[in-house]
Amino acid sequence: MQNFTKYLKTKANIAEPEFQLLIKKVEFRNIEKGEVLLRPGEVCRHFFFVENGLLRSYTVDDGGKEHIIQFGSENWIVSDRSSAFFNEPSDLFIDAIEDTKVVLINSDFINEASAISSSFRNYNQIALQNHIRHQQKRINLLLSASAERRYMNFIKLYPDLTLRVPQWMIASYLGITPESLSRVRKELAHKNFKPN
Amino acid sequence: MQNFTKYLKTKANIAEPEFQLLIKKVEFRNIEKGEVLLRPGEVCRHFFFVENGLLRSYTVDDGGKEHIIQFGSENWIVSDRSSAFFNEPSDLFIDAIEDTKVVLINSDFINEASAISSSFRNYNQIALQNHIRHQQKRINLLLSASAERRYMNFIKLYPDLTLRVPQWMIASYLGITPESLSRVRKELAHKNFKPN
DNA sequence: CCTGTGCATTGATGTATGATAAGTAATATA
DNA sequence: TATATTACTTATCATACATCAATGCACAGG
Repeated sequence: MQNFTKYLKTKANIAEPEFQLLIKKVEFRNIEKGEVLLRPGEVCRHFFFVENGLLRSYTVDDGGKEHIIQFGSENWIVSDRSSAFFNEPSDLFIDAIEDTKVVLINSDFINEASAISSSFRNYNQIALQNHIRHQQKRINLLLSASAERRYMNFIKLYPDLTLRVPQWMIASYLGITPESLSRVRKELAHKNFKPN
Repeated sequence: MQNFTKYLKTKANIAEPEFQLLIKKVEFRNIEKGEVLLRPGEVCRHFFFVENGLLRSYTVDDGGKEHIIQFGSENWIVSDRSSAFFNEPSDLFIDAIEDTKVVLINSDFINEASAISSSFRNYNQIALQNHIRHQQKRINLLLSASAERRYMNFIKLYPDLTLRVPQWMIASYLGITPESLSRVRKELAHKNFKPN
C-alpha cells in the first residue's frame, strides 16, 4: 500500500495522526486480470485505488458494444462517483485489464476523512473539479474532433496507456471501431515518414 | 431576484441571517440578446444565475465552428467552473440567446458561503456531483448513440429548450449539422405517423 | 510441435453524416 | 408594403467511419 500511503499523505496532505485513523478503514486486494469489480444495476460502494496494474470502467449498449469511460493505472482512482454519491444503481462495469493490486476505499471513507481533516476536504474539492474539467475536455473533443485528432490527443495525454492497453480498447475509448483506429494509425505513420 | 432568493433559501437551504449576509454580495444585471459574458482567454470570474431568459456556453474550433457545451434557462447557473476554480483562462464563450436577467455571482462567493453555512457546503457538493453525473451521461451518449437517439434524448431531457432554442443550436449541442438534424426530424415525423 | 484463441491489419462495400448550394418560409427592418 | 435577414428544409454529392469477411500473427496450452 506504499503508493496509497504516499498519495494520502502528499496529494491529500493528511497528517500522521489522522492518517493512522484513516488507514485502518481501507482494505487491500489482489484482482486478477478480467475480474469484475462492479456491474450495472449494482450500487457502487467503493473507490478503487490502483496500487499497480490497470482497471477500466465501461458501459455496454443495447447492441452489446462496449464503450470505455475511464482507464485507471497506478495512483489513479476508479469508481462510479455518481452511483456511490447518490446511492443509485450504476450503469457501468469496472474490471481489471491486468492483474491489479487495489486499495478498497469504502464510499463513506470520503465523509469520515472530510470530517476529521480540512486538507482532505480541500483535496476532495480539487479532485471533483479536476474530474469536471477532464470530462469537459472530452465532451468538447467528441463534439469537434475527428477520429485522428482524438487519437493524437489520447497519445499525448496517456503515452503510457497507449502502450499497455490493447488497441481495440483505445478505439472503444475514442468512440470508433478497432478497424478505424488501425487505419488512422497507418495514415499517421505515413505522415510521419513524409512530413509536410 | 425572486428566483435566486428562492433558490438560495430552498435548494441551498440558506437560513435568514446568512442569507442577509450573502445577498449583498451578488449583483443584478440585464443582458441583451447576443451580449457576450465570457470569451476564450479570459478567466471566468462569475457564475451567472439565470433569473429569466436563456444563456449558452460554447467553444469555437479551428474551423470556426461552434460547439455548444451548455444551455441555461430559468434557475440554471452558467459558468466555466474549471476556469473559475483553477483561475485558468477559459476556452469558452458565454452569451445570451434571449434577453436575459442574470444574478452575477462572484466566483469567491462559493468560498464565503461555504465558510458560513454548512448547508451551502452540502448543496455545493451535490451540485458538483450532479455536474459530473450529467457530463458522464453525455459522454456515454456521444460514444454510443446515433444522431437520432441523441436528439430523442435531448427532447426528453429538455422539452422546454427544444421549443425555445433554434434548431441549429440544438444540432451544435448534439454534435451534428443543422442539415442532419433536419433529416433526423423528418424521419422521426414519418415514424410517428406510421409506427411499427 | 501443433492448434486454438485473441488481436491487429487489410480489402470490399455500405451507410450515416458532412459539405455545398439552392429554395422556401418566417421574421425583422426599412 | 417592400426588402433584408435569419432559420429551416431539400437535394446532390463527398467522405469519414462502420460493417463484414479474410488473413496474418503472436502466444498459451495441450
